[in-house]
Amino acid sequence: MPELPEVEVIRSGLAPLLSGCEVSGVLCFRESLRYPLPDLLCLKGRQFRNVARRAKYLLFEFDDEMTLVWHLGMTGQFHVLDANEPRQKHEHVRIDLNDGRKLVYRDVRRFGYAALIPSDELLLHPWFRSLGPEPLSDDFNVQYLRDCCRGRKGPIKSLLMDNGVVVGVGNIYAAESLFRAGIHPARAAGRISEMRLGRLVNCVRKVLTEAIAAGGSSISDFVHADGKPGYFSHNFQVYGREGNPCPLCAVPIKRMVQAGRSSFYCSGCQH
DNA sequence: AAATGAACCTGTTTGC
DNA sequence: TGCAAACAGGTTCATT
Repeated sequence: MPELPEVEVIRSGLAPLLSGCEVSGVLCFRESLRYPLPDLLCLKGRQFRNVARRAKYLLFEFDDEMTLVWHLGMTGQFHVLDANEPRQKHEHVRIDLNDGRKLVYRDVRRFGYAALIPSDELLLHPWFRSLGPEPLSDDFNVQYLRDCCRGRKGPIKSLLMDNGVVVGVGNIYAAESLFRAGIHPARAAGRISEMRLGRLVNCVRKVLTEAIAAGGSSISDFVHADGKPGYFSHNFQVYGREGNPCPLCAVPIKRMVQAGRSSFYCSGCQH
């Protein structure tokens, strides 16, 4: 489900709902999701200080300098509800707050995963150690991307989705960014001019920023912490639009499979 | 080294 | 109508 914009939208929704709240109890309805769940019972009595984000990870920061790291996989959702709301289908974890609400985690496919890590060790953790820069930071720039692409024969789309290169760009936003930049998803990364890579950097930034502003993309099951959908999917120009006319040149959008994932592109506009 | 495919799960859509 | 195959926002591991 979630790429960087969706995780960011969830983060910004949760932070004001949780900061300052104390955990009064925890219930796990299964022992593991993608990996075994950490011992969440030790959160009891701790206070949420902030909810941050790195890449597609949500970072729940507690007052005792512990961070609960949570990846949503494909279908993970967090909701803050009244404690007496009935348990939903696929609800796996429930964290009770001392003000009569609860933070609930749902995940149909159970690809999500979590860990409890001392805050100062976060960047040393295997999940974080080898991550590339945030796409909206100054570290993601044309010089950097050019160095990443140098000599690479693989397709640019795979490189864009490689978290070691840049984080947060998934299948949807890779397709949309490449379309805006006019670059074919199968083009060898090492054979793109610096000028076009510069355009790509700007397009990635722009697409992600617009998507955050629109509240993310709801395809089937993405919803905010308050249960509302995002609207960026109305702005998709190629993703999921195989056979429809290109918004720029009216040639039908094509679909191809790269590394097991669908890629959507316009053969008229992208080279 | 770098690229592809399978695996992890469940639900929905598509095609015969 | 029914049933099976294909497909879905992500990541990791094994295999070329």
